[in-house]
Amino acid sequence: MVRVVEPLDSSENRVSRAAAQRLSQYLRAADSVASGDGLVSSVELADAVGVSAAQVRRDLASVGHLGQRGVGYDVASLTAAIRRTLGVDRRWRAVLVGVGNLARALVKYRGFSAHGFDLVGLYDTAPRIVGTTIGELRVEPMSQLAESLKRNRAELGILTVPAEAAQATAEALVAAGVRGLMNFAPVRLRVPDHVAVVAVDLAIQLQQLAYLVHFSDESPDVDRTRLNT
Amino acid sequence: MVRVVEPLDSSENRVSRAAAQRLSQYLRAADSVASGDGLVSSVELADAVGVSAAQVRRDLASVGHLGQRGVGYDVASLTAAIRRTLGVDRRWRAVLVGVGNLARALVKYRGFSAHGFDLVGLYDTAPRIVGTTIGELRVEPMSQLAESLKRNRAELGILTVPAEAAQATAEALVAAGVRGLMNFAPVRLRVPDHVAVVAVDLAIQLQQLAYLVHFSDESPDVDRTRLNT
DNA sequence: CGTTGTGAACTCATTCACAGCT
DNA sequence: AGCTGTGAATGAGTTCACAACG
Repeated sequence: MVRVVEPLDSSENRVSRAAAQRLSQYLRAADSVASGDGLVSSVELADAVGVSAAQVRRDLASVGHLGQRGVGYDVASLTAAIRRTLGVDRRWRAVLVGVGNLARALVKYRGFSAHGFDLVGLYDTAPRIVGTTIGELRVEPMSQLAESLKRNRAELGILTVPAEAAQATAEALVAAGVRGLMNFAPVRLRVPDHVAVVAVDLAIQLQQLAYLVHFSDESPDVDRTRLNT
Repeated sequence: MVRVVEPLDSSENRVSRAAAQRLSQYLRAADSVASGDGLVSSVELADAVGVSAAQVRRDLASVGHLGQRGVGYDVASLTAAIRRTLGVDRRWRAVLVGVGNLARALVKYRGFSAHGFDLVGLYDTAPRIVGTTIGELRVEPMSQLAESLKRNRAELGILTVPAEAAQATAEALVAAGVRGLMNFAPVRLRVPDHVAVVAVDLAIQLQQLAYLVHFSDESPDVDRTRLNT
């Protein structure tokens, strides 16, 4: 298991958003699918994730040449390469704004830190909520955001505020230097180009589900069993 | 259950998953964007949602011819048509299995019923949880699922169980007659073709965010500001 | 052999650009 | 004049199929 040279992997490779999602899925699947010898084939990954084997090979080839023809992919180096490509070969610091029910669930979500994300700050405007403690964190007032965010050097923001407050909150976070937002509010955020947004919109997902079911009625051939978004 | 006449809208139109998501977004945008006279143009919708105007026209044309050339789209009939296409021109009944923190947040989520989805049952296996009341619902034991689900005629299932339990739970729901699943557990569910699955996978979304930020560094041209997906 | 990596073909989605209505 | 609907052009993403290689 000679992590060979793999030196200056010059080509930090950009892939499409959809491809990045598939990479995440391969990452998760690789561990559990690995046959005893620490190897996986494109076929195994393919049906763990629900895509074609050709798709898997194409995706993995784009990440770097890490398969052995006739053999398969070494799980350890494969996952390392995917992590590097996705930018999850490090930890990320995030703050969360809007401490409602959803926020409380997120704070307690273990997978969060298990995947390399550390929640380092909670903020809210409501006086009843500010000062309370959730998990290990004390909720701070929004007024402290800028200063506090400087201190804890978070680069990501999680928005669990009501729709009406979302845009303003996003702007505050961006002004405070955040570079990416995960938005749970049902609105489209307008942010500068250098800020990334991932939206998790439950209402839209519900409608999507209704749509799929609605049609699996009328004609039994809509595809099923895929991820999100 | 005679889905009424529905005059001659012969073409119950099937669209791609991505297109369906955009339709949801137009639906949401239409209300707020409507100029006083109850009309919207493709351009207005386009920049409310963040897609091109041509895209909007293409999408809306596929739903039915409901624009007036030279005028725009009538918000009322537009939203009605989109709702019909998405299958959200009716209410849907859903049960939820796995009453943890996330479930509690979902139960209290108002948008749920506001969008036409009624939560009609909660189930869990843990004796400490069974029998407690959340919102207006009493948590029932999994053992009752089949019978209880028959009674309350739910057609959708929401999975907020731990990853290990997800597949088995999905199977129980499917066996009990559910036709669509919203899966919050970080695993791919294997279900029969006639059952639709929408996955909401936070870990993958987080990695997506990391990826986008990671690269907005290295080259400032990755697209941002889109939904999910 | 078995399995990857990849040109070439193909399919699906998006944009262009303009004819067609109002 | 303004804005939609849509053929045609383009582009992105996926699958085919096979050469390359351990």
